[in-house]
Amino acid sequence: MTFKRHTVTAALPYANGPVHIGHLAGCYLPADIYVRYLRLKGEDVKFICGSDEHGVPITIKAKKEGITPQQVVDKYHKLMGDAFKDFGISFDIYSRTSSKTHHETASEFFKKLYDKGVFKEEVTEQYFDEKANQFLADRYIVGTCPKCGNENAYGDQCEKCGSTLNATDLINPKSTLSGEKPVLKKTKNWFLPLDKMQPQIEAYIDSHKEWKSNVFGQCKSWLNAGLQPRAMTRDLDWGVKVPVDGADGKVLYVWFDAPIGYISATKELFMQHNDGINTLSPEGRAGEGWEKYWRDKESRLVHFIGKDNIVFHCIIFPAMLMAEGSFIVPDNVPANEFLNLEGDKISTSRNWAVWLHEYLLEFKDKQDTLRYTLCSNAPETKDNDFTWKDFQAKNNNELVAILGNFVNRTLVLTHKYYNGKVPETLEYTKSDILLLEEISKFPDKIAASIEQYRFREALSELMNLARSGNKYLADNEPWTLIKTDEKRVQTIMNISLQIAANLAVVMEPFLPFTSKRLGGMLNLNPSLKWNDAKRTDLLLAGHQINAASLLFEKIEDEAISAQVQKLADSKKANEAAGKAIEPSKAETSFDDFSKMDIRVGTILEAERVPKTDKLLKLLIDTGFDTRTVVSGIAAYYKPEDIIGQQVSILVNLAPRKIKGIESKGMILMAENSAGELSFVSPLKPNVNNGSGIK
RNA sequence: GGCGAGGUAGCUCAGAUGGUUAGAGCGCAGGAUUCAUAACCCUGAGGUCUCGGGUUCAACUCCCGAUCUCGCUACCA
Repeated sequence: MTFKRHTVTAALPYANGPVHIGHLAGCYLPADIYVRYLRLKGEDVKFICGSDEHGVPITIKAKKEGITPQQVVDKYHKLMGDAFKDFGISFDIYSRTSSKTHHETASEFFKKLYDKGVFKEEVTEQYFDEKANQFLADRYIVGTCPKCGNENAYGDQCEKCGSTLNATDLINPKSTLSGEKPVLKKTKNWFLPLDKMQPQIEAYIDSHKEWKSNVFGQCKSWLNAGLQPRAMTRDLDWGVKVPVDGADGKVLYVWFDAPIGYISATKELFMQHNDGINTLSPEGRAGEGWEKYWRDKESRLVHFIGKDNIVFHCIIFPAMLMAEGSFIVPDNVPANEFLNLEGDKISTSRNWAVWLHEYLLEFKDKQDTLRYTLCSNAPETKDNDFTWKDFQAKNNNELVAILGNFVNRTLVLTHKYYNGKVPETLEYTKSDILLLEEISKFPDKIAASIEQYRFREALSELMNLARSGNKYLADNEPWTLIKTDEKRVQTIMNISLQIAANLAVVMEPFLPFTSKRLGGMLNLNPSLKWNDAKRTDLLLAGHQINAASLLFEKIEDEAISAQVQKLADSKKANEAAGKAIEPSKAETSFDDFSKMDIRVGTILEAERVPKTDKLLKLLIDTGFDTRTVVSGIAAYYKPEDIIGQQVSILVNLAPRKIKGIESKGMILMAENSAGELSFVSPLKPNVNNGSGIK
């Protein structure tokens, strides 16, 4: 390790929902293990996090619940902060992007780039709500999804069919603010010219071939596609105000302001530590406070994130930092993949999750069991699955049976034979010496894995240490020897106790609660460092240990089936919700209906549109002409199967070019609850092409 | 469709620069044992390394193609 200090961040969680096991396994737990390890090594490290509280979804949630955005973020900021604390995620500071410091910091950052002339100003057309007198973010617009017909699709995405949309794609767009039809209006925004910065960014990424393959590959993928300028401001009133003239009603893009949150949080940390001495001014106390963690080349910046954040942390944020000029850039971004739950994607909206705050109500004081399970099964190289059965097995067969059991039998025997006093070592056998050598290698072995972000490997090495202990006891059978060779037993128990002591030290990053308890039982010096665990004399002869209690308890089948049942209920509720028939649309007039000219037509030709997954190019005989229609039905119909098929077609829809093909009209489709499409056709054979549908 | 990451024992995963009988943990079977939360310890069974081709004396490891999973991205009037 050649760096003087470490700035470690964990992704700022978005303040619109509680924290679940996926967050923990993918980001916060590995980050915490890493940081706790560094601290034990005596390294200078700051662990930074906070709530990400801006952006459109929060304003929508607030509106839905009839409260202010501030009330939304206050609620979740507390909930998330408490959950992290409860699980021992040892942030040096857990801040929030609605703080004053953050607004100032983000604002200054933007201003500096603005003054340097980094941004490209661009005027674009965005939907505007004339009644509410404001621009509408994509999320604020609902309309009919052009793909699946869902009437409540958002401007950026249809949640029913999952397709990503542009607000301008929606049929019958409506503002969620006023219910009015929005109009297109020009607006100015500031873009970060990532295209121009590409060579610089490319060089940066290429200098980090040591990054995890998923991270590096994803970055290269973006670079190969060519970076595009990206708007760093939005027309919205919730967020950090854009600090330049002519930017009223605009805020910083949430992805511009969020990563700066790492910097602001570090500032706040030092404001606290320095008893209010303001270290904000770069000139004033340069190098004294927060700045050395962000500006000194000998500081190592590491971002722990989930894979959804790769582009922001590896490309956009570094680009921002480079453009600003006075900051270091991330040295590594160990992103994890995703954790699934019982075979399905974790979903907040579908309540398919294990929430941290609920877990602790049902598994009181079992933080370390979850930490252990999630770490040993972390999605480090690919998506992974969390199952309750696995959780139970890992607790009962590994934590209880191997680790807890070893410690318990050692302590019980020590109390039984020596009233809790550490016995002397008298004479080492050959195998004792080999074992002691083996034990002293564990800290370096585990450290090597942690430093490569291979936490599951590190954890399994930790368990191997406990296994060595169990084997040592089984091989030497002190409970038998006590009858014939008491002196030998002294040495055996001493060595076993040393193993327990070493375990207490090296387990700390992974199982901090258990480490503390074990340390207490052993009456261990709490200031022991990581490297002390290389020694095998942490407990001196005559040292008095305290009463033993079980480190872990078994989890019974009932507790597990209760959790499985809870998820099954959740699934049932979702299915019921999925089957619910959508309520009728607002009343319309006969005149409006009559404007639509829907006819019966027959498909004459059908072929896949090249380089698309969903599109078929159809030639339709409408009775009065023959026309081409492009339709997104390739997933449901094979071209050769639908030649001659009669369909309903909206013939007077304005033509539109799709993938370079002029599409005239729209085929009407019925959609079932699974989102599958089906033609709507006449049932009697004597309906001619061109017949009107009324 | 393009790009990226994956597909290795029942399950979860390791397997530098290609080289004797492909590894670990859990689960399973058998044995041994009783200090310990019927735990620990020992032994064992289990894999045509997704499928085809190719390069090579030799490929899980390199090349080409197919296929499945996940993600990013295009497309849906």
